[in-house]
Amino acid sequence: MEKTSGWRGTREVWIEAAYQALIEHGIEAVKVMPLADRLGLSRTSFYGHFSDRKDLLDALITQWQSKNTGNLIKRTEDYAETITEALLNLFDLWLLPELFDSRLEFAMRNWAHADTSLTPMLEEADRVRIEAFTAMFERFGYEHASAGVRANTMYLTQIGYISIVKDRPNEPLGPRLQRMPHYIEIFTGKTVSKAEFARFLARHPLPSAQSA
Amino acid sequence: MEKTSGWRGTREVWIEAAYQALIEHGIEAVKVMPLADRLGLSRTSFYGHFSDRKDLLDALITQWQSKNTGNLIKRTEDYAETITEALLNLFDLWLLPELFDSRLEFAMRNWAHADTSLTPMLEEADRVRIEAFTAMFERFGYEHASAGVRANTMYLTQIGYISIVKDRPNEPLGPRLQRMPHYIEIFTGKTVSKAEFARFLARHPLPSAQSA
DNA sequence: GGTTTTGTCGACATTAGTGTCTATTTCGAT
DNA sequence: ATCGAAATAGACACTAATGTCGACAAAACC
Repeated sequence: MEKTSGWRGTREVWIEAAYQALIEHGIEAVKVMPLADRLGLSRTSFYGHFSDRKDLLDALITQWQSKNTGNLIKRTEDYAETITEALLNLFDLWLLPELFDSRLEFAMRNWAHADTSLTPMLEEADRVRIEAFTAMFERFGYEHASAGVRANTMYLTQIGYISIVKDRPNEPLGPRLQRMPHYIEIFTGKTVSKAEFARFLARHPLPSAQSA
Repeated sequence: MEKTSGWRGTREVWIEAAYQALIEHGIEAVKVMPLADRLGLSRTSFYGHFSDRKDLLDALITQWQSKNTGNLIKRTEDYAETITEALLNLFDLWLLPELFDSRLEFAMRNWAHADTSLTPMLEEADRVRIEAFTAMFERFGYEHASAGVRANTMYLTQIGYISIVKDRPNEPLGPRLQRMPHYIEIFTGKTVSKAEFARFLARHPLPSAQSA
């Protein structure tokens, strides 16, 4: 049974509610009064945990920074035999929300549109990520210019994807997985080997796969 | 000399101001009171031209609908000798704001995040556009699956681009033009001929090109 | 069990926005 | 020049949000 009195609020539950509102409806939905309603708390008890609304928003920014870019860079450095395998490793990011949070990423870009003080942070993140992609292509023998364009294409495609698909987790996973080798062939100009793709599929089992 | 009294407001100046606010800072910046300040008009005179705020927002939606998708479809149907020439034709869209308004496009996608009643419109636009791209690739001999992935890559890359570059027209045109053949080679798997690219450059002169 | 810390809540003050009504001003057509 | 339609603006009523303060309640700490 839910408590309806006593101590129910912590900094964390407010942040979690704020995060949900942010990814579902954007930064304008992150307002103390509606969050209080949703949590069944008095709006004023918010100010026991945060100095003001900005304090809460800063917590959301921190969460984004410490998650998305860090994991992305790490993945570009993972061992791979071929460039196609390296891209398959990278594509794990787009499939595992615990590695890269697309909805948060999208929400941050939108937020930056309304609040230009965030723009430098976003620009820096883009620069660092594209640089890491470029370095990866170069490690596999692509010359600098070509590596740069391929890195950009791949990154922009993903940013475009999250901007279109947004919060529809209804997109079926199967077809999405099947398209991935085609994308990789476009980005690399090389063919994905059967074995590589099999390994990739093995670590992304379909919800109802092979049961029964 | 600017008029400071008398008739300065029309439906059009309000829409123009709303449009500017939308592309610069998103839909949350499209509010009657700030727009009135910016226009140097009394906020209440707004209601002589519009029934309410929603009336104004509807006008913005109409503007987006009648511009972006229409021109895009038209371009995919233009005559071209080769797929690479066809893509160069298409790339005119990304360079000429009178054909395709990237900033408005970006703002609409963000707006739809806050107001989910817009989502079906956006989804329909995406579907129609990608279908037109796919048909174009198919006309040049790509089989359906390949054409579909290429169409998606191209479209997502562009949506990603406008989501990153947003309102920085500072990005220099020269390097951007030079990158385009590389993108086209990634999307098509074919090489852009010297003559084709020369024709493309000829219709996109640099601001200070060849003067002196 | 008493004290202290922490969390909760209602009352209050303030700000920014929407929309209505009414009187007045301005412009253009006769 | 004047008449009427269109545009303007001030006064008013309302709503949704932020943030402060003080009283009170619940855990935690001894």
